Order: sequence, then C-alpha cells, then structure tokens
Amino acid sequence: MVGTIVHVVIEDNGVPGVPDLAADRGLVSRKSTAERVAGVLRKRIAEGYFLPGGRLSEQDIGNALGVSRNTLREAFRLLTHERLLAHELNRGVFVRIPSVEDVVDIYRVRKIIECAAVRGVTAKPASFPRIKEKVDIGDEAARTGNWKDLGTANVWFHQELAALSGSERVNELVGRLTAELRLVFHIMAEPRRFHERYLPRNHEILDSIEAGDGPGAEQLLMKYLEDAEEQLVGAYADRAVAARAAVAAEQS
Amino acid sequence: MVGTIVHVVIEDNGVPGVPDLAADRGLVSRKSTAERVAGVLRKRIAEGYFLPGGRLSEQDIGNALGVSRNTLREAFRLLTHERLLAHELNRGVFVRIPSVEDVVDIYRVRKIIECAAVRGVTAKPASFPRIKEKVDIGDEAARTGNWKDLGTANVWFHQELAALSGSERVNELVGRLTAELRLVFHIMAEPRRFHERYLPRNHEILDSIEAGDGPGAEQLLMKYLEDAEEQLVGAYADRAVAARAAVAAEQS
DNA sequence: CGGTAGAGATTGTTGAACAATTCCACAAGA
DNA sequence: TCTTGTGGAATTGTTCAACAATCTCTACCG
Repeated sequence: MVGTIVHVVIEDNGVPGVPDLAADRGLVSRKSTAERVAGVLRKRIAEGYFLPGGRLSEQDIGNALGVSRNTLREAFRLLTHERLLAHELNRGVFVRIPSVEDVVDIYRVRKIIECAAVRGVTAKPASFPRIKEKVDIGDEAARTGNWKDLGTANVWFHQELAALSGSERVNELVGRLTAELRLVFHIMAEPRRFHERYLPRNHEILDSIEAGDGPGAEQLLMKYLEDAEEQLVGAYADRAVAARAAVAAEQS
Repeated sequence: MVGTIVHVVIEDNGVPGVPDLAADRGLVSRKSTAERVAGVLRKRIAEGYFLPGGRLSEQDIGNALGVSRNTLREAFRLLTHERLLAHELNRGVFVRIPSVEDVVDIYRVRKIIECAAVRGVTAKPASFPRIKEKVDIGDEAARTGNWKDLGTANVWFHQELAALSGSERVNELVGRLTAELRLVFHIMAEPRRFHERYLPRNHEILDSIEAGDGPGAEQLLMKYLEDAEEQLVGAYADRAVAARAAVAAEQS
C-alpha cells in the first residue's frame, strides 16, 4: 500500500496584463506550503484519487509531496475543517464517508441557500451568460458520454445559482457543500444516470431565470432538489455502509 | 483513565445485548492539545481579551500556554478558518477587524438563514421554552444593566431561531457568524443602546412563533435584521477605520 | 528630506526525537 | 472455538532546535 507518487503542481496565479490594485496586496496571492498542499489533496479527493474511507498516512504522503510532517498536518487540519477529511485522535486522518444524515442535511441547506438566491431574481441577471455556459457544458458532456464532466458541470451550475445571492460567505458555503457531495458521488455506483436525469430541468430553471421570474425558478429548483435528495438517499443508504464494510475488510 | 475497556460499536445494527452506545461516542473522544488551545483563544477573543487588530505572537502565547510553536500554529489555523483571526504570511496572525462589507455580508446570510428557519414554523415548536428562556435572560440583563450579558443573550436568541431549521450545518454556520459579530461589537463604542432597542421586538417574534405563525415571524425578523444592519453599518464605518488607524499607530 | 542598507526580530519549514496510542499477531485460558 | 491478555511494531501527538525567508525599524548617506 505504498509507492503512491503525487506530482505537486504549484499553481501559477500570475495575471497577464496590467496588474491592478487588488493584486497589489500580494498577501492574497502568496500561499503557504500548507495551503498549497491542502489544494493538491483537495483536488485529489475531488477527483477520486483518494477514496472515501481511505487513510492518509502522514509518512507516505509527506514523503511523496516532499514536505515535513508538521506542514502536512497543517494541511490536514484545513481539510478536516472542510469536512473532507475525518480526524481520529491517534489513528490518523481518513477521507470522510458522508452518512445518510449528512446527505439529508446538505440538501436541507442547499434548499435554503440556493432557493433564496434564485428567489431574489427580478430581471435577467448579469451573470446569466455564465450560468447558461454551465448548462451547455453539461449538455455537451452528456452528448459525448463524458459522465465525469457532466457531474462537474452540474456542480458549477448550482454554484452559479448560489452566487446570485451576491454573498461571499454563501459562495464559500456552497463550495464546501458541493465538495462534500463529490464524496457522496464517489460512493455511488452509477452517478451517470443520476445527473443525466436532471438535465432538462436545468433548462427549465435557466429559462425562468432569463425571464426574470425568480419565484418561478425557485419553485422548479425546490422540486429539483427534493427529487434529487429523495433519489439519492434511497440509492445511497446501503452503499455507504458497504463502503464502510469494504474499508474494514481492506486489511486482508 | 485505567481499568475499564469499552468497546464502542459505531454502527448499531440492532445487535441484541448491545444497546445504542454510539451516542456515548462523544464521551470517549478526547481533544487534541491544538483544539484545546484553540478553545482557550476563542473564548479570550469573544470576551475581548484580545482586541481586534491585535497581533498574536507565537512566542509569547506559546510560552504563556506552555505549548510548542507547532501546536500553537495548528490552533491558529483553526481560528483563521473561522474568520476570527487573519493570517498574513510572514507577518503573523491578527485578531480580525471585520470590514463594513463583512457586516453587510453577515447580515445578508443571516436574513437568508434565520428567516428560512423561522418561516417553516407551523406550530409551537418543541424548543419554544429554550427560545423564551433566551428572551427572558435578555430582559433580565437589560433590567439589571448588565450590557455584556444582554448582548450574549441576544446572540443565543438568534442561534435558537436558526436551530429551528434542524440542520447541524446551519447551526455551525450561525455560530460562526455570531462569533464574527462579536468582533464587530468589540469595535463599536456603545453596543448597549444597540441591543437595548431591539428587546421589545424579540417579544413580538417570540409571540408569533408561539402562535405557530411562521410567515408572520419571518416578516418581523426580516425587518428586525434590516433595521439592525442599517443602524450597525451607519455607526460602524468610521469605527472600523479608527480601529485600523489605532493599530497602525500602536507602534509609537 | 528622502531613500537605502543592514541589523534584529518574527515567522515558515524542516528534521529529529520521544511519549502516547493503536494495531496486529499470537499465546493462554475457559 | 471463542474470548481474553500480552508483547512488539507501526503510527500519531507533541516538543525542540535549527536555519531560511521575510518583515520592521533604525541609522546612515546622498
């Protein structure tokens, strides 16, 4: 269970062109090693490289990434706070396995947040092109059978919806919720049909938003989320316990 | 911590003879040093021992608390993630000074969350006694002139309102928002009159909830939050920049 | 008066070390 | 056979010391 080699890609946030005043504050763009490591791990978890239930060894990952244990532990703290990892004292950190209660709670918050954001729409919003773009990407992914991109596009679509609230904190919250949902999808056996089913409804919501009909879009979105939650909970319950059992039996 | 060895069953599969011990999980779990240190600092910040803008020296606090720099840094990460501290690379951590934009955003989220939680009320909720208790504590604090307790009671009142949503994540979010608001109040010169003014409106909201009138309570609460935000923003803007200036001039 | 070089202080990160705890295999006993 | 100690190995928790990177402030120089 060793030998994992992880390529550390230091993201270059260099902005081409004239630097503006915001970039003046270099404190934002500069990131500590721990944060960069957390970014790498976050991406790996999102793409399923580290599967839910798996343990992240300090020694192995520290060697693979070329950072000390102390720095790595700082990164673990970050991700634990985002509910992507679960920290068990003296046992280490594990990729979280969301429970069914977690799924229900995630959707409870999504209904509150996303519906409120959409409800406030009274005219075609400035970000409409970006929203439409996400829907189009989803369509294209479904057409070419790229199920992974389909899920990603769907996540982006909902993040754009939440961004209609204009709140930095809402954006951050939704970002974390969707990251958690990715863990759920990694446990699901067939996320493909799950996402596929809701593509036409994305268009319905999009049309209501373009028409500036906030309440109408909210109603559609609420139904959308209720249905998705119900289907997800039904299909997820046994998968989650199976994942836990698989992890427990991994020893052999 | 000697003698008894307890086997904790995580998944309660209805095994006869093994009662639901999963609930006792919290009693078994311990906290790491970093988490305990974070708890101490969190309390100190909330009560104003560390004032907004102040720097938290790794050396000084590490010595005072008897923990190593590494452990202390883990605690700092935790609090930075809660927006209580601001981390500036190579400069250290500072107690955060919320900007006016932060105040606006906090209230934007509060309106969404708390109003949604209250809206769902259709009958006198089970937690009504707890909500009423918070209002009573606030009245008592105002009567005896204990302004600090008044602010605390008010925070608790709103946390109970948010808890009506029944969502663990909403509770956590609101807890963080109110912790951030404490920083705001520490900058304000006269929080006393601010809280005092809204006491009668707490009772109005409480009555609507007791009557099971969710939408009515929502309307009152929304107006409450709008007024509070407006007043707060008006009185806060110059205070915040003054605090920043005071910190900048602290060097002399 | 303004800019700058450098000394001192603080943080960023590492590596080693040791204690505490968990894990695992195996033996002992009912 | 099943349960119950028991020991060693592996892993995490925490501290410490050291050095590099960066910031801050002072004093000097043009």
